[in-house]
Amino acid sequence: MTYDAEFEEIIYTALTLQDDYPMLTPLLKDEDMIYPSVLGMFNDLNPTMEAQEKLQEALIDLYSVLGIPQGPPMKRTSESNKETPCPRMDTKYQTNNQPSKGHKRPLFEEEQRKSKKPRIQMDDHLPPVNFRCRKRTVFSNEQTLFLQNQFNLNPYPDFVSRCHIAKITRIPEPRIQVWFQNRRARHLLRGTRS
Amino acid sequence: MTYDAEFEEIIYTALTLQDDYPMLTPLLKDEDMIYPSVLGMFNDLNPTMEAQEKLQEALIDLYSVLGIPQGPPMKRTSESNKETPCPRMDTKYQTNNQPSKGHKRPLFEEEQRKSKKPRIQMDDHLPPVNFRCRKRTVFSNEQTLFLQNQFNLNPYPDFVSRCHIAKITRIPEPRIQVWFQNRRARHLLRGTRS
DNA sequence: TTCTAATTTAATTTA
DNA sequence: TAAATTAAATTAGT
Repeated sequence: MTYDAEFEEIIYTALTLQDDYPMLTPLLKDEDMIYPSVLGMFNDLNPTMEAQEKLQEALIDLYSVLGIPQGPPMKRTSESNKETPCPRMDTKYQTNNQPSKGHKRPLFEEEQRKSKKPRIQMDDHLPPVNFRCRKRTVFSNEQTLFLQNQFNLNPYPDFVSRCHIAKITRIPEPRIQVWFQNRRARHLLRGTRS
Repeated sequence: MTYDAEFEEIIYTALTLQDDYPMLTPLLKDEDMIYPSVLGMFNDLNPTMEAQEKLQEALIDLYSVLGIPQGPPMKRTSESNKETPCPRMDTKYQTNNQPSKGHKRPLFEEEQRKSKKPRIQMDDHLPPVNFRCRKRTVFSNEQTLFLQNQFNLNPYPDFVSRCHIAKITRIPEPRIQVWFQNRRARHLLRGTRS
């Protein structure tokens, strides 16, 4: 694979990452932070110096071409991370009777309601309803079929491979990764039953 | 909780699995196969603090020991909850001209018992032949009332709690879990509409 | 028809 | 990364 192909994937992946990780957007807006933040995902590529320069140029061009609306160049701080639209709910909705060890439920902070109706007591056990972190994406049959074929070829695609799949299917790379995780879990168990 | 009580629950829970995994029945009927394998897991059990956690692990191990003949140890997953394999038909078997969006239910073939027809090559490329599907269980009013009360106390019972409920209601634990899932979904759904 | 048990799957969390 | 579990969406039985 040539570096040009890798650049394309890097660019596409950077774009897809914005959708899933809004906190990355300020990084991508900041020219000084584009390169390290993106290249950090490619540590194992060991690109040459020339490749690194071309990568940086490509990303800066991407930045200008996209015309990302200007804003205060936010630095990566813990403050800015709190602006993520999907903060997890703390443990106040965990049931007190059964402090379930291990897996926490995905609970999201209560959305500001205009309804003044007081909530029923029992509702405190359940997370608020009309706010979801990320809409459940539904893949088309075409996308699923392609993912399935790729899974048959390699159930453990690395980052570059996932970027390749992401580019073809137009699915964000993080969704690709999750899909393969779930597909592996399904495959390992379904294989036991014959 | 004493050892005997824990062991009793383990056995009971295993017995409830008979309904969901008929192939387990001969194993569970053989007490000589249950007791040594389970008792060995409790050699180092501290019944006070870590009792529940280890009980949970022991239950999972019990499923592994008694569970599925051949294949890797059967862990408790959402896959293992399923009564009988009712996998989705693969997309390659969807009608080509009408790629349906959303979930397509598979067309279930007639149950064939003791069929001598050789099984088609696996990997769920072809719809399986030998299964029943959607055996809907009906809960009694007593059972539903108890489940409802438990839901009010804790909408998210963990595995041990579900085993308790299963023991009391005489409902297999996987059905308990599904009931709570659906109950939570109903609860959240109605919260949005009011 | 409504209600609900069952199924599937993307997403999340923990280790 | 596996494993478990969740919500969401759907299918289907009574």
